[in-house]
Amino acid sequence: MGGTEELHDRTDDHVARWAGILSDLDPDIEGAVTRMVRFVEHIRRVKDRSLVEYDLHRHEYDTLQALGGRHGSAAPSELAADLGMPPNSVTGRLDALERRGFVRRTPSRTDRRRVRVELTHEGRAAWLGAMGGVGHEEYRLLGGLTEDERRTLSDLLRRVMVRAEQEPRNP
Amino acid sequence: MGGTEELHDRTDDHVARWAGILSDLDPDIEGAVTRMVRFVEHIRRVKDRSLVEYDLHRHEYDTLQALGGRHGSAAPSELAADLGMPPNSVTGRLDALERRGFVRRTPSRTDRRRVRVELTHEGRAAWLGAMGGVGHEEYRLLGGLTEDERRTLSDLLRRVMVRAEQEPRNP
DNA sequence: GCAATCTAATTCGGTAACGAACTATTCGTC
DNA sequence: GACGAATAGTTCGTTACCGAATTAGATTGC
Repeated sequence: MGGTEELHDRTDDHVARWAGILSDLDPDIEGAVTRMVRFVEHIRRVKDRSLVEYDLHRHEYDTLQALGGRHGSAAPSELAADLGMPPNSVTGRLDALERRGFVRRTPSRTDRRRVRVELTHEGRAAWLGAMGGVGHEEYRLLGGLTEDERRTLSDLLRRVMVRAEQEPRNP
Repeated sequence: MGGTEELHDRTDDHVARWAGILSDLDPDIEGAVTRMVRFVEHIRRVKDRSLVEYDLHRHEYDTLQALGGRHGSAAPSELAADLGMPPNSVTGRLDALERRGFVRRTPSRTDRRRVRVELTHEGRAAWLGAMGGVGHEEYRLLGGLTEDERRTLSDLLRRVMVRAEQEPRNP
């Protein structure tokens, strides 16, 4: 087994199949995009499976983590921004988390429109507990690359995302 | 402007913020994963915006494309596999597409459990029409890399996905 | 040749997400 | 200081999705 490992994943098949359907298809672009999509889906699936053990749904865990990322206290609109969803969707998530005793809503005294959302002790415990089981998969998958390769990957993706964040046209 | 371009994206801020919260956090792993997630979200958003012009929703377009990828004819269960969703969800999508006249369901004569789903002329036209407007964004974003860099990116991601597809444990 | 098992697609019930409209409060300005 | 605009959060109605159960037909075993 020399240095030339012949590697193959399901995306290679996908690209080959579509190359026969769409003639002008860049295999590296289609391959990279498809792999990223599938990577994200894979991570999501593994996370879901891991979370059942902690009696949490992904949307619950994500919400707790968004709160944890703000040191356990945030406004609903801040969570909406962090989670990339409309604020009314956050309302529903908070209702459920509040029912489970994981968060607490306290109205602001200075601005009576505002609400402060806080992690309860149980909420923080649930988050930290589940965090132990979740997130290993990213390390397992990227752990197959060397440190330099991971750096290269992250750098290339940064170059891509800088373009994405430029947003050429917004009507 | 020499060779050392200082590049920065929103994920750098994200990683910096979380590095202060979780001490054992590999910046390259967290950076790469976060960028992939955001890349996929970005592509999804741009696609949605582009599709309104063609009066299609993403799930409709994706379903038409799955059918197109099978040369316009497939079983519901095949579509379910290609789309990565349970078959009953496909039923709902096909109901809607059939109402719009984009697909046609014809029962198999040899096996009366089976149903053949086919793209109608209008369905194929809608798919091909929308495909023109969708998918540019991937090329715009990855077009900022050189050909070699795109190859490197795709190869690194393949190495990652080979690990994902090994699935160490499945109960 | 008939019962048991498997398979394909669907129906059903429930849930989370979204856009739009709504309520309550604060800000800005004349 | 009052009235219009802006802001924060929520409510409402609709939709897509999912797991579980269901229907109908094919296949296997004896």
